[in-house]
Amino acid sequence: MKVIFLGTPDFGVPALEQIVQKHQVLACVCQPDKVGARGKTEFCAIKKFALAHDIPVYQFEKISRDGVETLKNLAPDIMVTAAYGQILSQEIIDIAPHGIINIHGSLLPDLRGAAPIQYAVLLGYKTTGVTILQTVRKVDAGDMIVKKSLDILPYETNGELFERISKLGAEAIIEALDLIESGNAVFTPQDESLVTFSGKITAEMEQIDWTKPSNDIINLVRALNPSPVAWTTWGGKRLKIHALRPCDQQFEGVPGQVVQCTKKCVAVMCGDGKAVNVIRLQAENSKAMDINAFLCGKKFTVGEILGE
RNA sequence: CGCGGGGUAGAGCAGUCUGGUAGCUCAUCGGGCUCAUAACCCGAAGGUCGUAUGGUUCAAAUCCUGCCCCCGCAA
Repeated sequence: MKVIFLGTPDFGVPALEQIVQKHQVLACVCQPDKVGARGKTEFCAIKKFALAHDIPVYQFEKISRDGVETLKNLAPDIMVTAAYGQILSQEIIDIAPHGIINIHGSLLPDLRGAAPIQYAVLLGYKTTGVTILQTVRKVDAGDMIVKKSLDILPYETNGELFERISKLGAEAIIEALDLIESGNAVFTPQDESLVTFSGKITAEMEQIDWTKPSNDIINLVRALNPSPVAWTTWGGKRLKIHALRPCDQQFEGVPGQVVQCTKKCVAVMCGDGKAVNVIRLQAENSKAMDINAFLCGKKFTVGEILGE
């Protein structure tokens, strides 16, 4: 089939790789280039892939306003979206005969919305997956075509899960395209009574609240790894926390208090009376490093309190 | 030209303000101690201090300049 692929970050790359091999990709559409860190601009993952494979790239400020004619003229059979980043109008949805199908990183109707993978980790889910669904005007509400699940590993980070789900999404999208092309696709409506939403990760959520239970804090940290990374403060400066593990030893202390500091281990008290071991962290202006490397150059003091 | 921090032994840091050829912790290697240890003791190896083999100086990790790379914040 003739496909137009809409996507921006890494999430859609495995899917695009697969689609390119079995279908004709007319064009890729992604968000406009953004000014990245320290003024440097970098192309998004989909744009890089497209350029490397001689696929035309379109970047619309507002696709529903600027992109309709362009995409119509390409005459696609179907369009595929994977974390594109813009809401699509009915006019866009109607361009291709087979409409638009989307790769969503959760088992719908659970966790509709912007950050389903992060929320699955944040909420401590044991299982999640991907759903291929039809794009309709209402976000993530279309009929489902293919669904695949996978288990979340005990200390898996968002980044690791993200990668696995994006690969699973690639399998799923190929299946869905085959089903649609052969006319065998079954479109299953979502049970509206089971719908939940995953909001965006806000800047406020990134700061660790040590009064929360240890498991919640551990899940927050892994949900925000590798980006944007949860943080607390230490001596008035920002201290990013990349990984935590439950601490099996018992300690007395107030939330945020450093209750143990040996040469290779730091434990911080949480709100439920349990401590967590800091595994990987990053001081201001420094790189992320494992705790034992960190402790070679800097020391915590037992009794001091983080996050104040 | 958004603001700021940094590049010193394998790793993490100190030393730079107040120039005088480098020090700490961990790791490594050798030896010792202990029932035992993410334990301790003794010793050793390992660095042209990011780069121009740049400028100032009797002398530069330290002061001045250009370049490269890394990081934090803000977007």
